[in-house]
Amino acid sequence: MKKQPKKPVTLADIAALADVTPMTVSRVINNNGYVHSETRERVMNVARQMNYRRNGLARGLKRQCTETVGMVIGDIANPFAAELTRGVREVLEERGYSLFICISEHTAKEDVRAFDALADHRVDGIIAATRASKSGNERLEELIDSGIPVSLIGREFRHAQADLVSADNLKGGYEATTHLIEMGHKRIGFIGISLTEGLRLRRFQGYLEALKDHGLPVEDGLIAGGREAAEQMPGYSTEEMGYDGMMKLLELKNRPTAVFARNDFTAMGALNAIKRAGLRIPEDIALIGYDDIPVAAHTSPALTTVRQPTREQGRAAAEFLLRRVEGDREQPRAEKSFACELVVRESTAPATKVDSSKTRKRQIKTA
Amino acid sequence: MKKQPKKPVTLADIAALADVTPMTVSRVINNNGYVHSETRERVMNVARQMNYRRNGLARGLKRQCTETVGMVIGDIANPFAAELTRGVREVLEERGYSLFICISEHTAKEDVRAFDALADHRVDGIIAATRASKSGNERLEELIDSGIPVSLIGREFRHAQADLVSADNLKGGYEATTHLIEMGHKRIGFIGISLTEGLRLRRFQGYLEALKDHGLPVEDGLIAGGREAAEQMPGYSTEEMGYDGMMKLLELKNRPTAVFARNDFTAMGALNAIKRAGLRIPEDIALIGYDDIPVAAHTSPALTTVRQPTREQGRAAAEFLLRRVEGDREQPRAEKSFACELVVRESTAPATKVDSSKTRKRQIKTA
DNA sequence: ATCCCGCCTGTTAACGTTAACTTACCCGGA
DNA sequence: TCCGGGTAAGTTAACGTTAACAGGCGGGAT
Repeated sequence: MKKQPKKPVTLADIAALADVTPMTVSRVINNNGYVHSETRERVMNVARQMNYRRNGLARGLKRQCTETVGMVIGDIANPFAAELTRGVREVLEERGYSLFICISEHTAKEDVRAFDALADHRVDGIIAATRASKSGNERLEELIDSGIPVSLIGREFRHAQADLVSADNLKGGYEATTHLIEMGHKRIGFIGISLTEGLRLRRFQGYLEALKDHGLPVEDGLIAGGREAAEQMPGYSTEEMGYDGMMKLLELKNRPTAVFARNDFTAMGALNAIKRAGLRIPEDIALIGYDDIPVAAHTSPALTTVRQPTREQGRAAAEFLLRRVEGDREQPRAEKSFACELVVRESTAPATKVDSSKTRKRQIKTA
Repeated sequence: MKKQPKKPVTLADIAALADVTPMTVSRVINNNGYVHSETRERVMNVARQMNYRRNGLARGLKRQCTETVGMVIGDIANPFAAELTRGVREVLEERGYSLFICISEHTAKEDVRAFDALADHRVDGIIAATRASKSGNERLEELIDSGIPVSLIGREFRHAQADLVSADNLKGGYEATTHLIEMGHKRIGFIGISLTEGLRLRRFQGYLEALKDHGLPVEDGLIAGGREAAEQMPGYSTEEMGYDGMMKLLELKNRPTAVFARNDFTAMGALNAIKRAGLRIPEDIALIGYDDIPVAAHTSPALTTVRQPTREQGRAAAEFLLRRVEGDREQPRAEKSFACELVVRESTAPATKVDSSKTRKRQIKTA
């Protein structure tokens, strides 16, 4: 007996064995419509015995919906993205949707591919939590125009029909920087992006604004990392960016007394660079991160950082999306911005007298 | 004019406008069969103008394959899983497959749901990198029996037709422990699982075997954490497990001189607990982790750990899967086990004289 | 007796795509 | 002149499911 290619069981197969029509089997499987309890029993038994799995393709094709949502994130292994997906999943699950995640590895090309893959498979909606890019935005626009509901998380892209969830990172960055300034720091470094690319990073904008509002100069030399790092080389970890960036700052003749890192990973890299150099935190250099990832509370010293309500953002994005999926698809954009919260731990402290005097002297020279 | 519900564009729509049959449009879209270059041009233009997206459901239904692979992981935000998916994606991408990722949050229930969601949507194959569970394994077996190719990564489950990729964590755990023993440590703690549950964790088995082979006793008190932690409460981070576990060990009257943590996160938690207690690493307590995640090189002190070839495991799993998808689906199981490698950094050092003498005295009493 | 309605099941026709087959034309060689 | 084969389409019939409709049967109300 030749082994056949093992064709999947269909409703028709079950129908034949249970001596009913496929329609009746469908009713049993989906538990709707009238079916006699005896018939139901019989069909169920056959289905179980044959190890039936419904065909989501056929089902989706006929019903014009798949009860599935796609989400695109830039980087798995990022606790921030992880927390987002938890929020998303919480909502989707209780409403009976499945979640398929695609990874873009922070590249525009993969971003587009992910959108395509999800759209092709006719997910009911897409949540995009990746960084904006030209090609990505264009494709996104095509998808929205072709009728797929889209919900964005922290992505710089606006469309009349794409809901938008974000955290107020401008304010978060502003507050982080102000926190340092109020502690008497005057030379405050930033690690994680270059001055020229900074337009895209809200928290960096907040840093700049805070300096300006307090009459402190922006020094190019105090801004480290960016360009050649994470953006271009997906493999390049942000810890390394923090480590390398901090090393550069430490080599300065008059180094900063405080540093703001673009996220907690970067801060952890910076933290280790500072310790390596034999300096103390926060006495020699104060350090502040961003995101409040779980490890941040467990570094030594514990990291002062800015918390954004991450899971809530995920939940909100999912709720916006489902509202659109199940309601009016053409409804105007909904927007929600979450406030960030400064979490003061051990890595920040007032600038020490000695340092600040030394700094002031140099600063005059520089300014 | 009432706005219609915006039906997606189909081949038929294009065909009507381009004055050909849907079949011809299909040939153009898929770029196969004979089509006159003029016709091709005309069809392409119409398709572009109408913003056509092919319907993957219909396509998959007809062709009986979706060029899509599903992967289930227990935890996004885990650098180990992240690296696995990179390996998987590398292979899939160059072969033209898309990857959909599902998260189980380390629960058996979600594990099953993920398998179901992927199977329903008729992915061409599934890669399972989650921890084994009774219900999960049963469902997996059903799927395999119903003809879906499955590839497993580090999952304790065997099936004649499911390919298996793993790292030799028994040996890895053995070598990590031996490394500590050879440095003169005699009281070696383990953080991350309980003695009763340890059967499931290979690296822990390696720890036990190494102790046994070197004539050292296994002390229940030196084994901290597990049960009540990560397994049950998905939200509970492994850093916390490391921190809490280490705290318990530090409270012991005669604490260990070295500690083996089940993974690098746990080790980082332990590392911070040790520093908090005012003790030095490795002088007072030597510490070893597992996995060699990127941060491990950047902690202070840098973490000694065991590296497993993670990306390679992902690649191998994907290759096994595609071989089965595109070749004989009934072929016998392929297996591949990767060797682990001890990475010695700064967190381990020989046991100090003082400690070891003190330890020996107590140990006699204990033994 | 008639009618209506609730229950149970069957029939038909899609959903959008494509494999397999058929038709038709044109050109070159025997 | 006829034939074969390459080219360029069109036709048909699925893939597996389900919405919509069409019976048929029995029982209670009129």
